[in-house]
Amino acid sequence: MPPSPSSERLRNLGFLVRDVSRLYGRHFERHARELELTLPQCKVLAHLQRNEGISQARLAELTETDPMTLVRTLDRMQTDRWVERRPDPSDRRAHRLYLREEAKPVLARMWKIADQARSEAIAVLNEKECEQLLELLGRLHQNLQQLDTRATETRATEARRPAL
Amino acid sequence: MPPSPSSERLRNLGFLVRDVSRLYGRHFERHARELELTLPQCKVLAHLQRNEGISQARLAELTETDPMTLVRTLDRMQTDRWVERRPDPSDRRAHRLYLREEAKPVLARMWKIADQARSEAIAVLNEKECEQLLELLGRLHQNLQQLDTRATETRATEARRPAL
DNA sequence: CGTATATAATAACGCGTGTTATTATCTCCG
DNA sequence: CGGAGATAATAACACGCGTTATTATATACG
Repeated sequence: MPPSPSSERLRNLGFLVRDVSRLYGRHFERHARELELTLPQCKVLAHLQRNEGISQARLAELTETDPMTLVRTLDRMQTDRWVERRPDPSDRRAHRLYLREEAKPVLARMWKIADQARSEAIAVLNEKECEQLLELLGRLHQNLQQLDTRATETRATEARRPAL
Repeated sequence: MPPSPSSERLRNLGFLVRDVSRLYGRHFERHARELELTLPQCKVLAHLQRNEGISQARLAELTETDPMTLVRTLDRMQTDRWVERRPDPSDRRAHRLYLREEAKPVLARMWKIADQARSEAIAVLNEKECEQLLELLGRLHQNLQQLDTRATETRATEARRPAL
């Protein structure tokens, strides 16, 4: 049943991606310990830096985060005084998100740490290989995103027609 | 400060790997919903299939899981009657892990689902590109593993010399 | 022998993630 | 206008993951 010789290695792909992600996160958080920020929190700050005033829903899109996950992340970041929720004057359901002044000086250090951590991680790859890796992961990402969207929309459509 | 043109894209690497991992997991679990198994649980079953009777510590090594994480995963898998913990006759601290009979027929389906999910995910890559991706991720993984081990050992050494 | 150190498993806590359900509000259309 | 359906945010619950600390046992060494 296991066909070509590469098939057996291929079977590790899912686990491999997951492990790399986990180890990369650990590695980054070792460097970032002093910041008192997790990786998803950094992602939020990075996007907020260039998009202050957006809604949670929009930030969820930008960061590709589940809106519910984002609520909790923001809860903690608000408690830790990184960000602020202000009421949206034009939509009483929504909040607008802002960086607090305390967060701004940290952003530069954050990027520095991220650059440092990444360069250690990819030290085993040359420039061309990095480029390839980014390209391949990017294609995979785009495809998975599409599969996800498709599945989500299918389920939403079905939910709208419960009689079927 | 941002130097070469590829540098800006490079900065996404950490996020990109994480997103691919998350989306891959979602995709797999959509297919595996009928199995009532999560991806880490599948990993446990896959390793146990070829290594029945091992200890939790050994399984943690094989699956590259934090031992504490594994405890909880096994707790649930034991409740769900996938696996069994039996006392190790030669070491009263340890347990030996076994698949329950109920789990065995599921393994074949599990692999089938995994193959299906993966082939959908990598449909956008040709065979050579898959090979490259595996190779590059493998190198990255090995390096991150080494960085992790080194950091962990350093901390352990420091802990042993509290006076310093 | 007996003490120090290491190891196997677990407890307790915080965070990220996904799911389903709820509430308030908005929007669009008849 | 007014009701149907979409949307913004949140609540509650389960799982995975990492960290520190604890307990019981094993091992190694003086």
